Amino acid sequence: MTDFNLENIINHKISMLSILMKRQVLKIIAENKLDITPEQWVVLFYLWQENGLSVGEIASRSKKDFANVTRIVEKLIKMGYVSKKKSRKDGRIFQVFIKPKADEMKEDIQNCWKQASDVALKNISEEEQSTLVGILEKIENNIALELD
Amino acid sequence: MTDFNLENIINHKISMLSILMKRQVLKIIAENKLDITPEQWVVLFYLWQENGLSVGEIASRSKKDFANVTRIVEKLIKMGYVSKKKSRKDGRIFQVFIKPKADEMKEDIQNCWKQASDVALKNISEEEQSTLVGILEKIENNIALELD
DNA sequence: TAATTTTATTTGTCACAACAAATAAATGTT
DNA sequence: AACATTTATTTGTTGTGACAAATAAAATTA
Repeated sequence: MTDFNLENIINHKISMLSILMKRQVLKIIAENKLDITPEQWVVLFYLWQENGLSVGEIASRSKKDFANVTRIVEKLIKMGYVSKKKSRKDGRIFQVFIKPKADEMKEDIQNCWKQASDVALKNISEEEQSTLVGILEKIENNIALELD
Repeated sequence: MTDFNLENIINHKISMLSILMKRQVLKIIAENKLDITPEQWVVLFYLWQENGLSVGEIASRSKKDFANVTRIVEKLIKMGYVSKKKSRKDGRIFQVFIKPKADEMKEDIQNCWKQASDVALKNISEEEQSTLVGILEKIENNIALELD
């Protein structure tokens, strides 16, 4: 245990990189004068994939905390990007629906992500990228198994 | 722009993985009944590397926000893990010093990180690991350049 | 030296993550 | 049907991230 060095721990490396990346996307979103956060946009993304998802489904697909999704959706409602309706079939379920205001900015924000991605992947070959994605997915699976 | 898929965006992949990993370390720390958060421990780590670092130095080495380091250090002080002294040479600078209570748990928490790391890297060869680290560092540099 | 600018740190505010506890509406059991 | 259990969602609390504004002590400049 004498050789422990946090900076070599993959866990810490990825967490620092994630923070840097978030800072970068936030900066790009601000430069483009868009009124939304990356997390709010992630929720919108899953709704564009399938409109009317329940809060719980959004949580499990995005791997976010259930309670936090509730609050992100709340904000999206306040901003007029989505609406929420109680399901008729099951009164416990609330479904979330995209509103036109969200559609209007869809492409703008996709461009922010692409911009961010282009900067991050500068000088990294297609091959390296797919190697990277492959290893990241392996790690993701390893951890997902542990977390039930 | 019709082929946009957030799940392929490296940015988002890393951010989700980072969240999973944080959840996992938290779980391991809880299982070991340790009273500390990963971020607090990151601050301690930099102090073990060099005791008496200023708040600002901790912030830049850990790539954390200056203001947030102030608050993390505050908590570490309340918990008795570190102390803070105004520098004699420069009255603007506050130096942070490790206290014995922190040393006592050093090895325990290092083990938590190692445990987490072992799970994450299961079935990932040494070679893949160094490839991964190399690519992550490239990305880190790309972004660091953009963020000044 | 006084006034201005820079640098280090703190405080305030908002968004989000984690987790526990509270609701509320099914479902299952007796 | 009445009661307990499960499931979906919300509310509460704490910790952290980002950023802007405030403070305080150099360092610089007039």
